[in-house]
Amino acid sequence: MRHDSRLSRMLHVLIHMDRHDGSITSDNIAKMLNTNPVVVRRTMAGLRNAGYVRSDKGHGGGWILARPLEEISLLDVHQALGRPEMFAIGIAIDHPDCLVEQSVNAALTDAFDAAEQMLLSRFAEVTLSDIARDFDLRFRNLTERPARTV
Amino acid sequence: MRHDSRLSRMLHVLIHMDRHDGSITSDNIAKMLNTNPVVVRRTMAGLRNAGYVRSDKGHGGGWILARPLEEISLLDVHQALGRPEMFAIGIAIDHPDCLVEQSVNAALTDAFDAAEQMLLSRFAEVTLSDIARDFDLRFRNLTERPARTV
DNA sequence: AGTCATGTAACTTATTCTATTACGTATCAT
DNA sequence: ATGATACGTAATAGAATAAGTTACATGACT
Repeated sequence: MRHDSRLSRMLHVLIHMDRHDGSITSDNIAKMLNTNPVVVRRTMAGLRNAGYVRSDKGHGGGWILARPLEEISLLDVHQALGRPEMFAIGIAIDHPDCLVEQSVNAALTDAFDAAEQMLLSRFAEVTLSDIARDFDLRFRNLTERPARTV
Repeated sequence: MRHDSRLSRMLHVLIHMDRHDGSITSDNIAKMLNTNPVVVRRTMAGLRNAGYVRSDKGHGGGWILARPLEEISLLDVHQALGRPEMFAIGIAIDHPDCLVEQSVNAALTDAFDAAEQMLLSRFAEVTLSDIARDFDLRFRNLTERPARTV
């Protein structure tokens, strides 16, 4: 199955933006993520619409954080990306009238709904500043052998 | 993202097999699931290897339950299918050396691992006989307006 | 005016689940 | 024995979709 990696990538970008003075262009972000600037704009558009980043055109333009990391949770980013489907396992709906299928799907839906609720509430509890703090920790633990921060 | 519907389909089939005298051919199962007999054999192969069903060749052959529904949990079926990936959201690994990426991925992995654990333990608690019981309930509730059981 | 940067539609590519084809093997009925 | 039935499986094709690319428009700064 193909994974949607936008959440991971956007978190990565947002934290880099926080550690960066001024704005960053889509081109630079694209290089950072090994992807294409158009993909960056497309994905960041959701974050902009939700008010977490701002984009400016022209000289000196690019992307800049519109809110502090403390005020952005994983859930916020997930929702800004359009609440993409979380599960790779789905229910079959070939025979919606079949009571066996209904029972099977009810059991599966119950389980997946509960897991999704758990994930979402966990996402709500973690802010980007939490992740940034974890980064600082890792950074301090590796001062003798610096790692890339791209 | 594309959903893996094998779990849902196999549960559906197993319960029908329990309510069916004798064996069922891959052709019949395929019609039941709106799919192809080769797909059925391929998917059921996992269940056979795990000992939940048996397959017989030749006249009168086909598939038959090898164990009672009480002894098959959702987790058993999931594992028999090869423990397919559960989440449609994944982490980016473009820069494994980047500490920011590491922190982001650690946060996401924590959350997804916890959700997966929860799902698996829930799967372990539900047996196919539980689902069959739910089916019986739905069936009784609809005697005045029979529904398809295909 | 010219350059830089985003906005977005349209199209292509890559990946992967599903479906199909083709052929092999085992079993049963006659 | 022999033909029909049914599974086993490799190889290939199809379909859905996330990601990548091209092309062009719009806005902003110098």
